[in-house]
Amino acid sequence: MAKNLQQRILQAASELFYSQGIKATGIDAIVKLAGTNKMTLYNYFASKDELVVAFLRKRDSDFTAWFVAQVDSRAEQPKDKLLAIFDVIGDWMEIPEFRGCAFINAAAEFPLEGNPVHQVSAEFYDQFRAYIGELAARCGAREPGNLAVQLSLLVEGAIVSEQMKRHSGAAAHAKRAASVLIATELTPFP
Amino acid sequence: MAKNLQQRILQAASELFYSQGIKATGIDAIVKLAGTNKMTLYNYFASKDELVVAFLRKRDSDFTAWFVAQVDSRAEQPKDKLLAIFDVIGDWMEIPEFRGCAFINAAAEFPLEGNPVHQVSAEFYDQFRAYIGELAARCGAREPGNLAVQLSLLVEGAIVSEQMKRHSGAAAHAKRAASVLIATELTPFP
DNA sequence: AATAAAGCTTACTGATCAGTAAGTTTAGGT
DNA sequence: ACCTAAACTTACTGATCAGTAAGCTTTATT
Repeated sequence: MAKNLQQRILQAASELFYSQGIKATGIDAIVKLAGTNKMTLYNYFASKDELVVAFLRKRDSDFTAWFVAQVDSRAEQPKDKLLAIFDVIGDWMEIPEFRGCAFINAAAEFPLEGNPVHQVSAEFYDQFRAYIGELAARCGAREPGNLAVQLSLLVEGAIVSEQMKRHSGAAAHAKRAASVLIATELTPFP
Repeated sequence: MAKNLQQRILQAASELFYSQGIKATGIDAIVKLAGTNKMTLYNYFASKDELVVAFLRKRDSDFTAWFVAQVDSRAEQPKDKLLAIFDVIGDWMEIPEFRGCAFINAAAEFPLEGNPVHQVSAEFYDQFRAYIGELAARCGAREPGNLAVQLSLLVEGAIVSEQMKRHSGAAAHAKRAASVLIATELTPFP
């Protein structure tokens, strides 16, 4: 049951860090939402920074699992999966709780590259590009690495654009652009 | 000379807000850098929030003027200007002081769309897309609005990607993708 | 029933934070 | 030289902040 309390604290921290920002969230608010107290929180987490890193790792794990499952449930072929990425992103953006990408937001709040918070954020996108790159390679793209970066840029751009102005249709625009880029990468040289 | 003091405060606030984040910057740090005191700061700005909005408006004005001048100095034709956008963004990212886009960062720190800080940020990108859209129209794109959004997404994506990992070549990748999208928009239907 | 561990309560440290009050000093204008 | 306005200094309010200490209560185990 002790693990349960730690998970409750982490869940509460995750909700508040994502919805209102890391620096805007104090420890008091987290323990209040978790229904516990500061002594207990510091029993499980050595510091707020450690809690933030745990939040990002949990977010990485939870989001990645959900995301890949969503893409897999919508498409079979690698090329279709590449396009499905944008549909999944588009649906994700529609939820009222959407507040952008936790990793992009965290990296913005913690600008120093040496900071573990910033590093965890960068790692998430390294893995994201690797995922796209693998799909790109499987559907025979000439330069899977290049296509992976391009599609990742469109995803990231769509996310921050939508965060700035909701219901902007950013994902649909990104998907249209992605279609062109994918087609170009799959077209044999004349 | 009074105006000079207000500008000094705003300049100090701008440097600190951009380099370390808005919520991470206290009023004491700003007046220290500006070489003045809190009473004087509050003589010119009613609150920290008003100072933040002033920072973003100044950033909009300064950055936009610099950006357009940079694009204009590198290219004459609308199509070349569209591509030059990515070269300018690429050079901007190389400076050591680069900390991403002030507006994207501000919108992340102030998630509520009703917040003036968030609104000023969204307006900046509205104008940015309008600028690209005008260029797209002038070079005969079939759907200038669509191309404007697509290129804007690439720019935004490149910015946050580079902010997360420096020297990633994000701008060059974005430019390559932009070239394809521009070519597609300018190609007559068969 | 007894014990030990987990979790909680109350109070605290030391610091920072936005913002303000009242009096003093400095600078500019006449 | 005098006056006024601008700017500064010192001290403050009320609050929040991360993190900790000591003692108490609850829960689980034996």
